[in-house]
Amino acid sequence: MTDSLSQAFAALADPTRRDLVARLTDGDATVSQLAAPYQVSVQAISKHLKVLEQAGLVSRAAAGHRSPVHLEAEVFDLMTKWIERYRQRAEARYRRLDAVLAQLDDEEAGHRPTREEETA
Amino acid sequence: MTDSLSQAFAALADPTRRDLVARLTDGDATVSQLAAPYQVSVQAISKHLKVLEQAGLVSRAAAGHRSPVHLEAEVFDLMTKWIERYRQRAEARYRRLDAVLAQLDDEEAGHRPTREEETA
DNA sequence: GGTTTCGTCAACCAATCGGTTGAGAATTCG
DNA sequence: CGAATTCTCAACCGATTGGTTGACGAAACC
Repeated sequence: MTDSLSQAFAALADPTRRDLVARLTDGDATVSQLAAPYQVSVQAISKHLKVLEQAGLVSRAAAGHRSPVHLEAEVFDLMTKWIERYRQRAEARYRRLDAVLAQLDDEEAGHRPTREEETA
Repeated sequence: MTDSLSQAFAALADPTRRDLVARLTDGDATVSQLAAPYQVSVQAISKHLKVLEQAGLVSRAAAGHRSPVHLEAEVFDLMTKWIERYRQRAEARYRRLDAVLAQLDDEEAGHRPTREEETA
């Protein structure tokens, strides 16, 4: 499970981490700021941020203390592309299926073997 | 982790399951057909399909034997929308930041306090 | 009808996950 | 400098995950 896409999807599979991402769209924030609203310990949030960081969804300005957590857009694009790619392939298949069914209708109805336009 | 989005992301966090989804864009298939290319047992693939099904990414025509597994597009849309929503919010923030920086430049340069148009 | 093939359920196992507490390093503040 | 705050590392715990093997019910085929 070391590949980038698996890490990204796994990172967003947790509601707390998705909420962190959502809040980071309002602007960068420190760990303690991010941890404040939740009931869990700061260490737990620190762990969540580590997961997000390792997935490339988030970055830190400096390594040190109190340096704000920053949202990174690139990996989101990667996920969107994966999803859209296969969603579109699925839709394309349905369109082909529709075309085939329409053709069958045509042939059954009028027995017209000469179809000129086929938008494959 | 019962919410729909968590289940969907978790389902796609596994490379084998993503591969199953990818192959299903070529058309419906039975469990044994899907299981054939992998080294793992048929039971393992059956488990993977159960995960995908529970996440709503996949459906079965009939409950019974040999009924083909079918790709479901709806939940993909859900994921895309979530990702795109926050990606766009992040981008909007950068645009606002750019605007603020531009405004600061303006004010420093020309000291024009009357701004009429603010596309909040 | 009998056999074979297909798919799932059950029990088990090692590894990972999300959480805890405790300790410690480093930065900021008085 | 000394003290308080911020953040992370380490060890531990219960639950979940991805895999296995074995058994079994239900279609499909002869």
